Amino acid sequence: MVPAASNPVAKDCADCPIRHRAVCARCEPDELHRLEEIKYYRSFEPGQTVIWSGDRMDFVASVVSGVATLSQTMEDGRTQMVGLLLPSDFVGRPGRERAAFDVKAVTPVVMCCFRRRPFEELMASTPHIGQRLLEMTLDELDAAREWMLLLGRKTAREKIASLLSIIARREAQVSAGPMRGRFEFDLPLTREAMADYLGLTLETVSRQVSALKSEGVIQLEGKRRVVVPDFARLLDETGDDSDGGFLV
Amino acid sequence: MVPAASNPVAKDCADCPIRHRAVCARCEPDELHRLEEIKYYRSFEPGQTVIWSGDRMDFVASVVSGVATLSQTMEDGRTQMVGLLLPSDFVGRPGRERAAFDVKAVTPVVMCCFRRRPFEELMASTPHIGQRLLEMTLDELDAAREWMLLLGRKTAREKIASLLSIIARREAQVSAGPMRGRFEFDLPLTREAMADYLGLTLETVSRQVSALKSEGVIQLEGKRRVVVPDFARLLDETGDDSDGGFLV
DNA sequence: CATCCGTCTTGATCTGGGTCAATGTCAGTC
DNA sequence: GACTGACATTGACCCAGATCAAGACGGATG
Repeated sequence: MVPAASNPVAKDCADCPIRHRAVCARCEPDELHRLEEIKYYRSFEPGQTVIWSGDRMDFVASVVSGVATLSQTMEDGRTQMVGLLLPSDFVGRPGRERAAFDVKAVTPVVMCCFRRRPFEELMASTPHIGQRLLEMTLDELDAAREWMLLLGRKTAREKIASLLSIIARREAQVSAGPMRGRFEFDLPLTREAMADYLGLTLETVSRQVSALKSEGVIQLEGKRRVVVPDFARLLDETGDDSDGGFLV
Repeated sequence: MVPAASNPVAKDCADCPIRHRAVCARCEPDELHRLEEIKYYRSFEPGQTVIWSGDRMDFVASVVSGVATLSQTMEDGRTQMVGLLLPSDFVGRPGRERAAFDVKAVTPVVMCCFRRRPFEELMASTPHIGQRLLEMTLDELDAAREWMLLLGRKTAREKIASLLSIIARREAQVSAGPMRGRFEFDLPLTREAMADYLGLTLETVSRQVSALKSEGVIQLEGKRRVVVPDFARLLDETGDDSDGGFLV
């Protein structure tokens, strides 16, 4: 295999977000080249809808940067978020013609899209792409099941603490290390989005956040910046047994 | 390819439950043979635990007959069911050493197990197994996400109606046809199991079932046999928009 | 046939979180 | 530096569903 540095195709694909989760880490140069050919980028503004549930969807994509949400709405307006899409997460489903959920950007988002048909064909001829996709899907399924426990059985306070600890965890992945001590991060979600994620109302979210704040479990700088002085203390509030939970 | 009837290996694999969902429908005889070699059956009594969360799990399996549940329990005893395993459903995860959830039989269950390591090797060399597994996993992920809407946003009555309609739907798959008119089926779950699935208490389940009964949406024969005189009427109670919902 | 035990139903009461409504905060922007 | 509009907080009240507590059913067992 040609070293990536001397191979323009491979170099382009270094930006390929799907690579973030190693889908094409094992690809040969010609496979990379075929991925390159069917890929294009799209950008979205905060609040913009990427796709509505039921719409025709003829691409699959991977989040390059920003935060998007996956949600469902009942006809009377009740909505439930069913996934948080962070960089490297995969969107869309090979073999499915129409989107099953609404996808919305909550911050500026860049997605790396692949035309669906050619991607499906490529998958059929390139087993490691399918294998990697299977791993990712299994991870998401586990996360969804953990989330079901949260939605079905946790109290409002536990839900908030869980969400904060998940976001902290995702942030921390970047700067690795064990999850203890002080943490600081920006909350990308509005109170309403948090409520939709947790199956609560935005008032309850606000009240519980205030409660955690007044008890010193967290501090707020402005409305969006969260400081967790002692991560262990936050974890205690989640109801999870100590350091299980590998959500989202 | 040799016709299945004249090929003993392929014939054996006709009983292979994984075939129910077409995993080996496209396999060549030698691949079937390799699946045969690593497969064995296990039976479980109602109430028996197949595996505890955290236990070492060195097989993957497919449900041949009976009903099992997938659930999580918090240390204070709150439990949430995260999946209902019906015939043809897949259990376990290639590449994962330990079980992430408790699996329990609720009726007599037969599972077709494959030793995990050899199965993983077989998957690596037989792309259609991985492809089929990916499809199944994506279906399960969709079902889990539909379930999140139920847990987070539906009322107790809507939850019960949804569960009944899902079970009816699964029964009906066998005897195909569009979902209208009269239905009759056995409820495999206790009130407590229903409660764990729906994120309710068993008392609430009981009350809501009674309410649906006294309003004529369903009739009960004994405690477990359910008669739905008009499926459309039950669907109205689920809160789903007309004939969406392709759960579990 | 009595009695036991697991499961289910039903009633009475309580409460966490929903609902409705007012007020606060702050980043634009004219 | 006042005005606006989007977001967030806070309070007062209410109700769906939880909790606590009896019973009722039904099938197994002696």
